[in-house]
Amino acid sequence: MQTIDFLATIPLFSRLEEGELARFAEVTREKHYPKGSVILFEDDPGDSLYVVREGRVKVVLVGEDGREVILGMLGVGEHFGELSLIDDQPRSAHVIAIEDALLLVLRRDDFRRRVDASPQIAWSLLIELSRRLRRADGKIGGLVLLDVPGRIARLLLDFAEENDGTKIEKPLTHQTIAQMIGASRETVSRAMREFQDDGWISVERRAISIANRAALEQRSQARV
Amino acid sequence: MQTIDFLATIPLFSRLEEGELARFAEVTREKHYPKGSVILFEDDPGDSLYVVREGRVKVVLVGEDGREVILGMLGVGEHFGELSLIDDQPRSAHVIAIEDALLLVLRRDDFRRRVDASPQIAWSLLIELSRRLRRADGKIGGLVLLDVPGRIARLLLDFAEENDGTKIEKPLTHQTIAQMIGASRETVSRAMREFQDDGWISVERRAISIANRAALEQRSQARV
DNA sequence: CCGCGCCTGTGACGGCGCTCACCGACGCGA
DNA sequence: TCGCGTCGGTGAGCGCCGTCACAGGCGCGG
Repeated sequence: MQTIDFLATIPLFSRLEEGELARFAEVTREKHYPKGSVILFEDDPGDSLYVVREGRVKVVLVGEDGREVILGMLGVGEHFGELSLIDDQPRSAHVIAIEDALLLVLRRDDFRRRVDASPQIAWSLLIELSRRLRRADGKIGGLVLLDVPGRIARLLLDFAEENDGTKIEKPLTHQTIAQMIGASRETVSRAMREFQDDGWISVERRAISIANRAALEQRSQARV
Repeated sequence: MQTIDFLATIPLFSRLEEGELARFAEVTREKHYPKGSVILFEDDPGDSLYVVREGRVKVVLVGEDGREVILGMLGVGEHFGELSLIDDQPRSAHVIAIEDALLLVLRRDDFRRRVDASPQIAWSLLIELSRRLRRADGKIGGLVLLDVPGRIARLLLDFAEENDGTKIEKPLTHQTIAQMIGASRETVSRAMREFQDDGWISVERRAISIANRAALEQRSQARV
């Protein structure tokens, strides 16, 4: 697939007309990152926007002791790194490839020129940042108000939402879930077993099905 | 002070030229909210942006059991409610007046027209949302990686930053701190006493001074 | 000037969830 | 085919912190 056709599938760029799109495609470079490599470091000055063309990456904070908090997982078509382009502040987190990844790289000057030239892009960006802000605030609420099973229930419902609402088909280990909701692997393991024993979810190889959505929703809102 | 002069002091609008500013001022209405009143409800459809002209408000999530999580406290010159104007989604949280408040209200259509007409505003908005997103992500990291004293240390340093870096002069009760960092009032009380006994901070009536910034910084990063 | 509400301080107790330790299963590359 | 790394499962112990209970101080309004 040509770069230009790929860009056209991404919400951030999809509203652009042919000409605009072509100009974007021109100033774009491709870069390959093997699984496990660090794409950008927290606190680095940043001057690029990245779009995932192949593979998946994770956005993580790392504590003094090496513990990781996963702020987000991004797949094909999603992008990261805009913040530093917008406000000139250093990177706010690490981004690491969790599979071999091919990324489109866009430099600050090119990006800004394009945004100034096209209000459509500014709106798309505003909408995207709004979405992330809502998610982040929701996550904060979950961390404070819910116990671990509640947070897991919410996470599962969130992911199921991306498909038909009953099935999750991502590679999703207990370890990963734990790092996304701020819990230990063992606690996640025990809670997931509970959910299965209660018939709320069923787990096959590489996929999770929601069997009792109502129960999970209940659990994701209750005060412990 | 005239509305137009007031708007000129706010980052979101300050870059505008005289004419633009005047047009904004024209489509603005003032509204008064007594202490304790709810300005907007979570899940409501929203069609207004608010700017605090007098008083202070808090942005809160409320759990099933009534427990409150404070996402933010906004003072004079700060604004809220943009998200719903940008992405047409319902309000993501409640906003409540914690003092008698006078707010400037701007309706969606007027707001959008002004943004489309002036790329400067779009950039200001992007920068503001970026700032909030960074703060939110930082908060998530803190909730997961730090114990309660660590979260308090970070909060105090954050607030001190807004002044000269050594003094906090807001009305800030233990109860409020607790709701901002996801802890109980009692635990905050005990931790604050520790900080004082160790000579890291000193508390006078309505003000907190940072006496040992290095120690607090250490505490706000350590893994328990 | 008294009473009531809000704030802070402190002890006791219990539970959620983290840590540590160890097992078996699965999948992939040599 | 045989490791070896990653993953899931489970038990034991314990510590942070939430909850409950209560007490004293401060400020404000009647």
